[in-house]
Amino acid sequence: MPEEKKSLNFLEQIIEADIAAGLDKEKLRFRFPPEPNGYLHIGHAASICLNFGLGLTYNAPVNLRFDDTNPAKEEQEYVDAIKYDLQWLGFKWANELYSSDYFQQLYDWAIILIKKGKAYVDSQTSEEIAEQKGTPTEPGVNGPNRDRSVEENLALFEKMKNGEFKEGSHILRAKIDMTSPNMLMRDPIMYRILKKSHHRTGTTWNIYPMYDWTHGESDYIEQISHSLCTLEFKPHRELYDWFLDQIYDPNKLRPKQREFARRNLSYTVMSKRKLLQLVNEGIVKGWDDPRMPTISGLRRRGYTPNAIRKFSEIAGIAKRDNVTDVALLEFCIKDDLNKTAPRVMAVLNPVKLVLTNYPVGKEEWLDAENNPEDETSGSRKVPFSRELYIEKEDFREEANKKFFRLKLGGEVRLKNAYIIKAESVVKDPNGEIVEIHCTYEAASKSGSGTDASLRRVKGTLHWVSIQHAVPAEVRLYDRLFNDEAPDAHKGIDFKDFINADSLRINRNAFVEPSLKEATIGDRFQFQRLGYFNIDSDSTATNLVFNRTVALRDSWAKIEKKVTNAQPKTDTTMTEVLNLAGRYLKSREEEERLSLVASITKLSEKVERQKLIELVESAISNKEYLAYLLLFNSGNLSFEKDEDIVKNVNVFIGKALQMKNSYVRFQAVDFVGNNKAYRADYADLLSVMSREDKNTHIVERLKKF
RNA sequence: UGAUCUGUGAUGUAACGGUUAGCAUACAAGAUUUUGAAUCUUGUUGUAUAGGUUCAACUCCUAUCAGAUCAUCCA
Repeated sequence: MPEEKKSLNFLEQIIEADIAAGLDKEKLRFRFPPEPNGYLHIGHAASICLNFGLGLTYNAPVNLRFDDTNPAKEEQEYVDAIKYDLQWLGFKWANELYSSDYFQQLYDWAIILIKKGKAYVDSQTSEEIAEQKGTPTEPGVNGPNRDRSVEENLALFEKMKNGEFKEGSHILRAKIDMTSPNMLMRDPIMYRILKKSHHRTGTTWNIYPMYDWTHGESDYIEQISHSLCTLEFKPHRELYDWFLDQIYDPNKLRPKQREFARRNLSYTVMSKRKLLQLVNEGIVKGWDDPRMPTISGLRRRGYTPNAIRKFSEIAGIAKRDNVTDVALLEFCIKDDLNKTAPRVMAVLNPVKLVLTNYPVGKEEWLDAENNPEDETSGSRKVPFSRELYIEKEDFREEANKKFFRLKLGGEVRLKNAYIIKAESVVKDPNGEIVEIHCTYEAASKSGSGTDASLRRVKGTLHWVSIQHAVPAEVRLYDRLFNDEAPDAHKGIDFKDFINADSLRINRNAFVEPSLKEATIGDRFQFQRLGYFNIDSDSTATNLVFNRTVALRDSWAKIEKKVTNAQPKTDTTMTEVLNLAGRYLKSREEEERLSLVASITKLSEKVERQKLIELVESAISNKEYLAYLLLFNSGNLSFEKDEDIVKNVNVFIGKALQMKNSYVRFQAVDFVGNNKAYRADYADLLSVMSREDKNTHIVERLKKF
């Protein structure tokens, strides 16, 4: 028996260790705690699959707990949407719970803390409080209300609760340590006055607990064994534990907070705030726009729950910052749909094809397999006739051997039908091809078993019969952003990277008649094109399809290679890029200097104009650094003239905000050496001189 | 300037002191093909750097470098 050892992620290892240390397996319990202030996205899916996955592997309950402690931002609409998404993903929660269910318990505990002298009412303004809080590098100081008597605190807190004070006039704070290196421990706020109606408790409460006071205690009430959250909560753990210490009963299970890295996807953004902006500013059509990384967007786009779960599984979970390639997500959906989606024929850019030797008025209904990957899927009939549509791109009057499609005098098979030969074309006055005239070989009918039908021709095309074709609208989506990590550039608004071409609507498409029966949400493979589903905008008279994802297209790659062959790869530039790569890895000042010298030497061979064109497409640190080093080599001049201003300005602007400090340094150096550019970045540079963490950069800026 | 955390190919992850650093994606080549898809086979790229501990280091220690997080009456 080959017993395969499944590798555990670090959280599973922690759980295993806890069990080994004596934790009763029966006591394992998890939770998924969304705040109902937005829609779930693919990043949440990681957390969902993690928590519910652990529930499944350990046969432990998983609670769905809405963290609804801020009535200003939360709405029932979101609660419903979150529940729907979770169910759609295929997960079942043990209990549906709300932090607001615990408001009374939390209040009672707060009273205990006050009585123990561990909490006090502060009546200062938020500005005063912020001032006393200190900074990460300087300790805070105690405020004047810190030593109020228990009686006074109790009385004030009671009045806060009863609504006798205005919002902002008082808060309840934990009394911990104003000098703690952890800012969160400097007397954090437990309650604030908020005279807002809550979506569940109405106007019962005038005070609402803060996240830190709520979360750990809620975990404790629910007896959650492992409270898993994202990395940015790491500093909260100390507070989480402190709050638990105050009310913890040693006979009960004590929850444990552990943190993992949130999942990021390339070419999109993943924060609720930014997604909300895209919706509010009309950049997308709603939370469920098929370009959105939300669960509802992916659903509308045609993704399956299976694919999303598979993605979370193979992407895994760890503690390092990551930007996962969307290609991985796309692989998951293609893999799933390949096995499940029925194949159909649709023509997106039609051109008319006439079979001159096929009888006028004749119609045949040919067999077509629904899915060769699935033997149980059966077959359907598709109508064939004298006049057909094929894709414009599938025909060329002349083409080389690599073009497997139809060309004059050439043969090709029509999928599920006959082998045809192109004889002539009809053009309109503009020279545009309007008809392709072909002959067909009657004996070559698919599946007929004749010698002619078994003959192999290199290309196979999809088609639809004109008289039977159903018109359709097809929406083609592309990535929403042009940049791999649009929100990872300091100071640049992520919206600057919006891809203006992320949606193309095609209203000239035709699909085979079997699709008339299809209903909203149905998924198909349009053969040779991609996977598509029926959008919710679709009606009986106007079929609307979304392209979920295109099929892999090797032909496009071959073609691209041919067209790109002329500007042969520049060996000098490759060399420069290699040197820049070594620069980034090197830790020796000396080595770096010698690398710079090599690049300076090479810069003599680089053409100024070419470099300026290249700069536009820079993505990686290596590229940025290479180009900047060339700029700074002194061999290429960059006076501000019209032809370079645009590219170089954009490039330098981005470079100044790259994460890598070598890149930023070189960009600063460039601006330092080329005074003409300085004004363009004045604001940015002043921000940098204050905030940049790299001392070399700050020093360089001082020399300006 | 401080505290805390994190660095494994192009990307995401595994190996928890002991084979040649594994898996998946991506990329490339070939086979196959009535989808230039899928499938199959093969291949390419990696432990941030420098020291140390050890018979043995991706793994432990130190330093350096790089990145992230930390002051909302948000969560």
